[in-house]
Amino acid sequence: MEDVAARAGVSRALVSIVFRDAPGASGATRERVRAAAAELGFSPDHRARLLGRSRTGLIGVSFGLRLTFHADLVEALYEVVRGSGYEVVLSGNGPGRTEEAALETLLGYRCEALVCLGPTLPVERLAALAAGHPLVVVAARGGAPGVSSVRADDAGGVRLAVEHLLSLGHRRIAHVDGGRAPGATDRRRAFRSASTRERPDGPWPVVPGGPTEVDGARAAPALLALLDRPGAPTAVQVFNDRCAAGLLHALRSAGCRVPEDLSVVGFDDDRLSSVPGVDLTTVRQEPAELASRAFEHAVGQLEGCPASPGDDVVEPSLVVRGTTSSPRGGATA
Amino acid sequence: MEDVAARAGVSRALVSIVFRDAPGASGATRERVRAAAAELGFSPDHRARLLGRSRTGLIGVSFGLRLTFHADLVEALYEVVRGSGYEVVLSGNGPGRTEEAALETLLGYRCEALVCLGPTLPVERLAALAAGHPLVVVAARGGAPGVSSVRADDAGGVRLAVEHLLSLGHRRIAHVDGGRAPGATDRRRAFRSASTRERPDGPWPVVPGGPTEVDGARAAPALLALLDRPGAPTAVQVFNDRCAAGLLHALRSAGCRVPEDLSVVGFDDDRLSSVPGVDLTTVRQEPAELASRAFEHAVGQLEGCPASPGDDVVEPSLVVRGTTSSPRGGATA
DNA sequence: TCGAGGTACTAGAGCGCTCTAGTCCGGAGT
DNA sequence: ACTCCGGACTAGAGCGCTCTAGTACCTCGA
Repeated sequence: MEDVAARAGVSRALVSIVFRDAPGASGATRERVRAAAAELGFSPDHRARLLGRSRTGLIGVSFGLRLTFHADLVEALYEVVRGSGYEVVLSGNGPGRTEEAALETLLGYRCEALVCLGPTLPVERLAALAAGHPLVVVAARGGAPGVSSVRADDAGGVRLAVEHLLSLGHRRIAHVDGGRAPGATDRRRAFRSASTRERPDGPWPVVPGGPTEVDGARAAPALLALLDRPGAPTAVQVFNDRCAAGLLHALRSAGCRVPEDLSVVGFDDDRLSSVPGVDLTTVRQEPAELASRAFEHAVGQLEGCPASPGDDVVEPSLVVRGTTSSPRGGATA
Repeated sequence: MEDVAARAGVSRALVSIVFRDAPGASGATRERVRAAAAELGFSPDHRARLLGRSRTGLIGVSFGLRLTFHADLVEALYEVVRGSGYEVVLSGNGPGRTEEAALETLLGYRCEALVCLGPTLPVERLAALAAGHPLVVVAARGGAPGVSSVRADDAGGVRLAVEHLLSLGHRRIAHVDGGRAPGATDRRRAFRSASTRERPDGPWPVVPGGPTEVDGARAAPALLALLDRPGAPTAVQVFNDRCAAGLLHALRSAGCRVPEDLSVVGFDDDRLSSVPGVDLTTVRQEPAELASRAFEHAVGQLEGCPASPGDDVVEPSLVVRGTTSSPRGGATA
């Protein structure tokens, strides 16, 4: 920087002004400084820049490396944040790197706000973090005081799926749940309440599942066993798309035709679900919408807006594809 | 830091020593400083720490947000780098954020070395980057002078797959290629040369594909058309697992049984391929191996080792699962 | 003619660390 | 007794920026 200043025949401060696009320099000088910088291959040091500034403008994002939906959210966050004066810092977690380690890194960077995608941290930890910084939880319930969260309306989404199946003529529906994954409880509960609403004489079955393809595949035998009995379900609503994809594979391998024998509805509208051949009917939660709300929450809290942190619920929408149809005397036979 | 020093009754320098785990402090003092820091909720500022130090120890990693295999590599990199004194900085790219933007960020952080996963940048750009920093390209050819690269042996992998199919008794094999994706050319070429070796009288067919599930699904009609003719292939080797998964779905939807009518082999051993129901036979490239070699290259160049940058080729291995079997008079009928 | 006010620019003090060059002190060697 | 050495600790100068408080100069209205 010193060198650039010397070459352009100005002071260091002027160089700083030019590179910050701050007012206080004439057009000609700007030109001269930029030229000198280009010749010397100078680009400002990001760390030093942040150090000197009182604020860092950094938004730390912790995400699950293995979760495709998180990747979508991260991408959306990059786009939302661009040009806002803030900046995204990524820290991934997964087996091999704990969420705690990921957050540690983010904190070390002096991020001003933290965005946690689908955190599995205990509520107390979240509350402790939120005490120091604005904390936005995405795609999961905040749960802790002072933590704001942005998530899809899980119950509403399940209701949407069930209504779709009912309107197709299905009267017996099963649910493959998400185990202890974020959102699983809400979805299971919504399914159960739909069950008592539509079928007051007896509950619809819930099969244990989980958030991944493997969980879905593992749930297949239990589900297939249900189909052999009279009064068997003709449709299934699955916790999420990845689980549904695993289930779908396993069902088809077992000779069960979808949607002829069984209609399947997922949740998330994962990128994979629109692939021809998968073509899964599902409930879509919009990553761009979740990302922009999360960013608004973070900035809102940062910029002294007293907007109460709290749960922000986004309405999902139904995407009808090829895995649902009206029941046609399928596997109950 | 000032406050911590005061509270512990020592100088700032001592606090620094303690937090760097540097020699020059007694056990008792260390204890006292740590306690004071804990009480004050102090944790060192990462940026300032790097600033003061002459080196940053930062390894910038640019990866594709949508690529599950990249996620695996990133995870492996985190593990390899941990405890080495270096640190990973992530920057994702995808539609909506160019690779150039991702690298820009990394450069701003003053990363000492750059690791680019499957870059699609022009060779000249890579060369220019490599002029300033050690640059390691992973899962693609380096191509430019001064750029080192770590990748699986694409040709060897294809050979492995073809030999497996031959040993099962297949004599006519097709290939769905990867279009312009990194590695696609090498794999296609290896397939063609296997073709001329085994079938000097006429080449095996190559169907255009691509790196994603959608590409695989799109390739299905062309492949199915081949199966109707006499002398049709009884097996197919697909560019990568995601493409194979899309293809698999589409084939099965069209009533083609795998592996009875057609054996399918992928490439990568994507996480999804081991899912029950997909259960894809494939060629595995070990992410941990690629990651650790990439790290070694980076550190090697960084620490003044004159080890010539160049292509480092890792041998892949065959993973036999459920999508291959011996041909049983399948779709040729 | 004088200053008021604005623009272009500079000096220099931080930001929160690390690191070099010390100082201080207690014990071993002679 | 003296020096000498090494471990524990400190002072203070950076690192590469930003930012506040200025200086110099120019223009304009009274």
